[in-house]
Amino acid sequence: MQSALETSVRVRFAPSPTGYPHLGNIRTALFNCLFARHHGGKFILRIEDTDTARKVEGATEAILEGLQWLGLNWDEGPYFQSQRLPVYHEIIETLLETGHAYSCYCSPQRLEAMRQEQAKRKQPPKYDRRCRDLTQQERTSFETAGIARVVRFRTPLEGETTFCDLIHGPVTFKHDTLDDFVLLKSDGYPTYHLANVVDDHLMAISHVLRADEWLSSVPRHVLLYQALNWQPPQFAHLPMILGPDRAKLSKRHGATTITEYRRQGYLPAAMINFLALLGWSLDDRTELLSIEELMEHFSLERVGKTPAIFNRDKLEWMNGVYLRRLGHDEFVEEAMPFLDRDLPDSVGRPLDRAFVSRVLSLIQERAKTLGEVPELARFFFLSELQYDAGLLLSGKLDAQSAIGALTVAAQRLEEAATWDAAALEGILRPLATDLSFSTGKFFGLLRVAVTGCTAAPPLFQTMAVLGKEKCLKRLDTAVQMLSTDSN
RNA sequence: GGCGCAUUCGUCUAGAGGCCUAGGACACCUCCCUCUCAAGGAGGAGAUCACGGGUUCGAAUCCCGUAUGCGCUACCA
Repeated sequence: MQSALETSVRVRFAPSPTGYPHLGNIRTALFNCLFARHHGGKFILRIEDTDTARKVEGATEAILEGLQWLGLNWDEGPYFQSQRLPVYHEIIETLLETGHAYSCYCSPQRLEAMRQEQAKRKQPPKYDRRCRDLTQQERTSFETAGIARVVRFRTPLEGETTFCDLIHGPVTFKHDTLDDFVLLKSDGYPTYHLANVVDDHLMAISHVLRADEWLSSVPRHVLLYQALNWQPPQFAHLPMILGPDRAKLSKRHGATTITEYRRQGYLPAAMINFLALLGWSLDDRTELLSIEELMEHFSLERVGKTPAIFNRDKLEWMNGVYLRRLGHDEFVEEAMPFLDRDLPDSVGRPLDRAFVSRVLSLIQERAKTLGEVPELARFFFLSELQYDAGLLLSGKLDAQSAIGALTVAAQRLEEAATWDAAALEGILRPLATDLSFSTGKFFGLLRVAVTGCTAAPPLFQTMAVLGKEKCLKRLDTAVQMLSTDSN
């Protein structure tokens, strides 16, 4: 059963294309999307591109791509604020007419000097309201002199504004701590405060879910809604996501943009699950939830208030869980592009899908990200292995006995009629005893010879996939390496 | 400097006055499984619930201070 209010839920994700979308932005998008879906409402995408100076090329595309990749599909938009300038200008006229706003002709230089002076005197930096009560005559003379203007909000000098945040509860700000903030910049673009309020109203946004850093802007927004005679939406300020050093997430923290996680081989479902748990929880034990389950259970009441430090280890673990849960064919499908991209050029393309499939069945439970699949699977594809001969002796072996063991193994293997894991084990396990080698020592030696690594998937399965020819060749190479090495 | 918000294991978190000698997860350690790795299983260590005062028979939970952190304080969002 849904109430009328629930069906009218409309939320928006309103990023600004001044940078690539990082985890914090995406988490905000996620919570908005989950909230909308949970209540059967609409999820709207709005691009807040009102800062022409800081606009980053390609950022908008990255935002759209990131959301699509994660399956955070929006119902309306994207709307672009840069295409709605006339709308804001009209509102500005109204505000000017009703006296809630005024034109300001102060130069950026004067403002800067003023702020420095205030800082020096340990005064709160605030606009000194020089233009707040200009006469019509004064304004006209500034205009005719061609001096650029901004439009500022005429903030009430006294009183206070209280609003009830859905996550934080009631919050109060005194008006005398606010200043006359800018609504319209001299380039004709609105500031965030204006555009945000105007659009939220015109787009009938019912709930504003955004990061905590906006909390102290709410009184300005509420005052604007009142000046315009509009009903403000409900506000919910989400805890922020911090880097390991407790600072705001930035490039300094390694991968931060969502596209980078995609590139490194994280699964959308894992990203969603992980992000959802940064600031929200279902109960005291559930960690793994599908997007459908999240939509079903998400609620603002269970959103925390404390900022979260993003823990990459846990993301990796979770991604590994999702990787292992994939069906074999799905895993092959997902991993294929990564192999294509990262396997050495010397490996011929296109890759043989049947072979890749066999290889990946041994890799799937060992990878935490798709990005590490090529590295884990590398030795299956190379024609020549490159490793330090000393690795062959890592089981505390001397070169002679290693050469001996390798040679006998090669002989027995040569005679093998069938080449599958069971047959190989049938040959090699008894041979260890014959050689009076511990299985650990013997299989370890063979492993290095065959893979070039001390850690790899189980030996017999690995050899089975590798094939007889390659295995024998590698055994032979190992013997040669040890022979020349000991001379 | 002003204003605002926050404060439970290293990290993510459970906890809405007695169920808490504070639960779960990641990471870490030990053991089991085992040809290595991974996965899995069983244990362990890890939080005087920031600190100090109240309120109460009883507080991680309510109130007040203090400290610390973060955010805002732009013609940035």
